[in-house]
Amino acid sequence: MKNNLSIRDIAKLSGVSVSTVSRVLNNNGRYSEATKEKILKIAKENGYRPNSLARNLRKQASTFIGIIVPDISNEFFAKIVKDCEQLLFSIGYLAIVCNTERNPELEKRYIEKLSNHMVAGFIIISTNATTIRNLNLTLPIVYIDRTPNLGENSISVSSDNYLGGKIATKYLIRSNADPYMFITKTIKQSTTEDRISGFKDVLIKENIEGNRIFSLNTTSDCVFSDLREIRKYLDTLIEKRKKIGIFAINDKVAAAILKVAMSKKIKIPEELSIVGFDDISISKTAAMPITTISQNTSSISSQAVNALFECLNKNIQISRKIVIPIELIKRATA
Amino acid sequence: MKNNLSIRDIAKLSGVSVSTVSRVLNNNGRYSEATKEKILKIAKENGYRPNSLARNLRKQASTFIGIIVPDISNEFFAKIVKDCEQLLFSIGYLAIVCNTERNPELEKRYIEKLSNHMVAGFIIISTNATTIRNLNLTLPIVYIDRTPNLGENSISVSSDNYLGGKIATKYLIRSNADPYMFITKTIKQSTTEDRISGFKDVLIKENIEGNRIFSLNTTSDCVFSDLREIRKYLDTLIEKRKKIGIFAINDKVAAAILKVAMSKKIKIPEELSIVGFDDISISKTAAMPITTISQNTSSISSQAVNALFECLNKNIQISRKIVIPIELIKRATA
DNA sequence: CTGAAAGCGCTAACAG
DNA sequence: CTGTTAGCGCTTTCAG
Repeated sequence: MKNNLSIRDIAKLSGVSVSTVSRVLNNNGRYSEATKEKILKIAKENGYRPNSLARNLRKQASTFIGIIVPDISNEFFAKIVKDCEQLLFSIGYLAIVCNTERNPELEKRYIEKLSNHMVAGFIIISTNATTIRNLNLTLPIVYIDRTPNLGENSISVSSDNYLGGKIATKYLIRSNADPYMFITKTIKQSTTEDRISGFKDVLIKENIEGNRIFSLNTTSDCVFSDLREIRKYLDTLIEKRKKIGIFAINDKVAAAILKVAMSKKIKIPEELSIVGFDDISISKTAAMPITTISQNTSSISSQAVNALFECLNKNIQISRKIVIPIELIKRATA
Repeated sequence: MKNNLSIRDIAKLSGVSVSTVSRVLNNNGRYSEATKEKILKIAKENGYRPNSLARNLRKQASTFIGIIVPDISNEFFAKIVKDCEQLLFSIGYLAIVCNTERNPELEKRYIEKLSNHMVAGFIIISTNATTIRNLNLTLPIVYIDRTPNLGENSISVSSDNYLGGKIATKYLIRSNADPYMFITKTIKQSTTEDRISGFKDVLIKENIEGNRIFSLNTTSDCVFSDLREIRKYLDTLIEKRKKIGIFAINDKVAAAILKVAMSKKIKIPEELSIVGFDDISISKTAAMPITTISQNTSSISSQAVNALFECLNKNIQISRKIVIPIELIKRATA
C-alpha cells in the first residue's frame, strides 16, 4: 500500500528531515527551491497523502462540519444540504450529514458524537431547539429554517415566512377569492407558525372573519396517501358558491388539493385559487403549475455557510438573525 | 470550556493513571468496580468527551465513510443516502456526503481528499467508474446503482434493471398495447442500458419490429421544463389508432408523458398505458397514480452497508455483485 | 535554510 | 488490578 507512506518516509526518501517535508507540503517557506522540487517529486511518485487526522489533531482543528437535518429525502432539505455541502467543500470543509427523523433522542446522540472533537461547527436544519441547550457546546452553530428561541448567542437563517403568509393571502384576496388556509399536523414549528400568523394578520386587517384554517389530520409527507379529508373540506367550501382561495401550508398540500379539485372538475383558478409555499419541484410537475411562495434555498445555504465561516475564522460566537426574502411565483393555480 | 478536558485531566482528577481511565472508558477490563465508578463519575461531572480524532489516529482506524453521490436533491439518491447514513450510524460510522454533480473532476477531488486517512471506506453511488481506477485506492468501496466495469475486486449493488425492463414491456404487451420506450439524454449508464436491453429483448422475442425508442432531447431532471417534444411524439403515436403502451425510462418521464396525455384528453389506460421506473413519490402524487417498476431502495442500502461492513471487519476486499429484485407496482396508468 | 524534539489525545503493550 | 511508556502522523517552536 503506497498510501501508508508517512511524512517520515518521504523525509527518509528525500534525505531531509520531517520538518522540512512538512514545511514544503504546507508552503510554510524556509526551504530552498531545490529541496522543494525534490520533496514534491518524491511525494508525488509515491502517491503520498497527508494524514488529515494527524494534522487536525496536532493543529487542534477539524475540517468537518456536522449537518443535522430531519430527513434529506425531503426535497426542500435536500437542496439546502446539498448547497451547504458544496459551499463547505469549496472552502475546505467536509460535511457529515445526519438524518434525525425529528427524533430528539437521535438528534442528541448525533450532536454528542460529532462534538467529540470531530467537527468544527454545526449547521442544524429545522431542529427542536431544546435538545441542543443541554449539551452546552462551545462550537459555532448555525440554525436553518427553524429559529430556536434561545437567549444565547446563536445564528439563525430562515425565510421570511410571516411575510410569505401575508403575500399569499393578500394575493388570494386581491384576486377576489375568499381566503382559507390548509395546514397539516406538525410539531410546533416557528416556520409554520409564522406562515399562519401572516395569514391571520391579513384577515384581521381586511376584516375577514370566522375560523378559516383547516387542519388536516396528516403530515405533509403523507398527505397524498389519503385524500378523503381534503375532498370533504373542498365539498364544504364549494357549497358556498363563491370563489375560493386556498393558501396551502406548503407545495405538497397544495398539490394534493389541486389533485382533488381537478378530479372534481372544479375550474382552476376561476372557481378555486391555490397558493403553495416552498417552490419545490412538485409545483412544476403537478397537473397544473402551482402558484407558490418561493423560498430561496441557495441564498439560505450561502448565508448559513458564510456566517459559520465567519465564526470559524474569528473564533467567536456571533449572534445574528438572518431573514431571507421570499417571492411570489405566479403560475396557473392562482 | 469543559469540553477541552483530556484523558489526562480526568486521570489527574481521579488520582489514577491515564491507562486506567482509558481502560474504563473503553470497557477493556482490568480495573476495580470502585475505580470505574469514580472515573465515570468524574468524567461525567466534567462533561468529558473523548477525542475521536486522537483515538482514530492511534488505532489507525477511521469511523467515517465517504458517500459519493451525484446529487442528493434527486429523490432516488436521497433515499439511498439517507438509509445508508442511518445504517452506518447504527454501527458506529458517520457519513461524509459529497455531491459531485456527475462532474468527474470534482468526484476525483472528493475521493482524493477523503482518502487522506479520513474515511474507512466508500459508498459510491452512480459514478463514472473511470475516475476511480486512477486513484489506486486500497480502501473498500461499494458501488451502488451503476456497476463500473472494473476487472478488479469490487462490490456492486444495483437493482435488476434488465429484468425490470422486461417485466414492464411484457406487461404492456399483455395488456394489448403496442410497446414504445421513452428515454432521455443521459451519459452512458449501465442502469439505463440494462432497462433498454430488457425492452429490446422482449420485442425480439415477441417479433415486434421497428425502432420503438423515442429519445428525448433533455435530461430527466429537466423533462418538465419543455413538454413540446413529448407532445409531438405522442401525436405521432396516437395517429396509429392502436392502443399505445409506453415504457418510460423513469418515473419523472412517465409523469411528464402522463401530464401531456391528460391535457390531450387521451384516455388512460384505455388508449394509452404508461409504466415508469423507480417508484419515487411523483408516481403517487401525479394526477393519476403511475404504474411503475419499484426499486427497493432500502434493500439496496442495507445490502451495500452490510457488504461494506464485512470488508471493514475482515479487512479484505471482497468481490461481489449484488442484484436487488425489482417489482411491478400496478396502479392506474397501466 | 534545515534539523531535533516536543507534543496534540489517545491506546496498548509491558511491567509490576 | 494499576502505572509507565512508546508512539499513531503531523506541525511547530527552538536551535543551529
